[in-house]
Amino acid sequence: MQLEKLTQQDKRRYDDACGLAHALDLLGDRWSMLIIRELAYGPRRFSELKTDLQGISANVLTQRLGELEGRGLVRKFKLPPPASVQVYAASEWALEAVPVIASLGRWAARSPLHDPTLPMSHVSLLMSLQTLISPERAQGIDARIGFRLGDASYVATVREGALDVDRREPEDCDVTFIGSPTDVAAVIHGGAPFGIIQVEGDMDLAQRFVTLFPLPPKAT
Amino acid sequence: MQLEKLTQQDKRRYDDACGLAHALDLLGDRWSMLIIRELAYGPRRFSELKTDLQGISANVLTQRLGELEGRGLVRKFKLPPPASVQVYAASEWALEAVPVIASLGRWAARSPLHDPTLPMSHVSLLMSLQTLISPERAQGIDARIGFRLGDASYVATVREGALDVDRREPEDCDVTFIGSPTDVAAVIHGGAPFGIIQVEGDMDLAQRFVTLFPLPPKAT
DNA sequence: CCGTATCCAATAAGATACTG
DNA sequence: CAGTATCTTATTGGATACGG
Repeated sequence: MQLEKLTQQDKRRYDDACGLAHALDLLGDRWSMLIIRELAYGPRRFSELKTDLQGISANVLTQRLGELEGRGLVRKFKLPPPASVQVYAASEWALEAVPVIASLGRWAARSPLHDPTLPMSHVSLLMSLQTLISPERAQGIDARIGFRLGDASYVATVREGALDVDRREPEDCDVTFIGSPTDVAAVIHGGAPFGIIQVEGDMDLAQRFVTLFPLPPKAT
Repeated sequence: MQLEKLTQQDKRRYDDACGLAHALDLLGDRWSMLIIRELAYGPRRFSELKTDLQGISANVLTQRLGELEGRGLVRKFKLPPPASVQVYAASEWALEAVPVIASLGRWAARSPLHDPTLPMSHVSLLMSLQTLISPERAQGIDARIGFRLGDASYVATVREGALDVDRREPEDCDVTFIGSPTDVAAVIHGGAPFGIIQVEGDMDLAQRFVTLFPLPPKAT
């Protein structure tokens, strides 16, 4: 019966030497790419993943994590005591796929069908900033931007036209954005008024920061 | 019942403002990315697609083409008389996704699980050449390489370290590779002997050409 | 609470046969 | 050749129950 299962899995593979087909064998299943995205900035717990991947069910998440682990894309381990909780991390190799799937997201943002008002996870938000930052507009800026997005906090460092992201508490930040990822995205990407979120620190910098992420033009 | 169907379709979407989630709504269904890949070098007919996408069934291909058309990624039209055959083409916007999915393929080629001896389509072969060419090694080469791969023919132009690909008959080519896509791939990527395919023209160039596509190192 | 296992209903995918 | 129609199988998601 185990064998039977394996046979069925094989049947669902694309038997194709093409790299793309193999990529889809590795992470073409529903939710797989989104799971890797959620692991982009560090290890996560099962329940965090379940919460942030809105709509996934526990059994499917278990199954995907197991498959990804078997393919060398995810490692599962226990944090050392006293935390002693189980977490899932992306392998180094899997992390190299992150810029590629981020480009896919950038491409799709040009879709006329894209609805940017839907909820988004904190990882999506930070990744969208990394992906959409305009090197020209960010030229000459050297700043540390904090984010408090529910119980997830990040520090984004603008330097040399790019954005570095660390998942840690915002300390020594020039300005800090506080709110839900969806609301912060509305302010940064959607031009919503600052009133719907909280901003602490250098307001002038905040005003300038939100102009660094031009949305790519819609496709026809 | 139509309405019911639409509701169910919506249920299968990721309700997420993240660009990646939208990308997967657009072409995350099984076969969708491979269909776009097949359309990368020009319009194709239904039966060609069915043949080259080894393992897809007619009903699924019909359904995918319809969905992709509805999302603005594929156009369906009739060639002018006397051909008068129906063909499918990728939209301009969909073609912009091609380099991204090619990068996905490049990433996956590093997988320890990847089996490069499986059959591949002529489009995969040409795309792998475009994706894997080493600008350093190709530096200074200016050459026109022909391919006759079953009933599909291409001309690849090496210039300034990159490869341009046109789907047309090889005329005025410096050298032409003739054989199945899988065998030609074995020679170019797998180091197989030239004996398993046919090569016409400048053999020295052919020998040099096959060294321009180093496989990325395997991940651990 | 964290995560896994099991059962069920709804869909999507696959195989095959068939039609204009 | 270009698809449809139909039937079977697999995967998904939801609910729920179970072990640490």
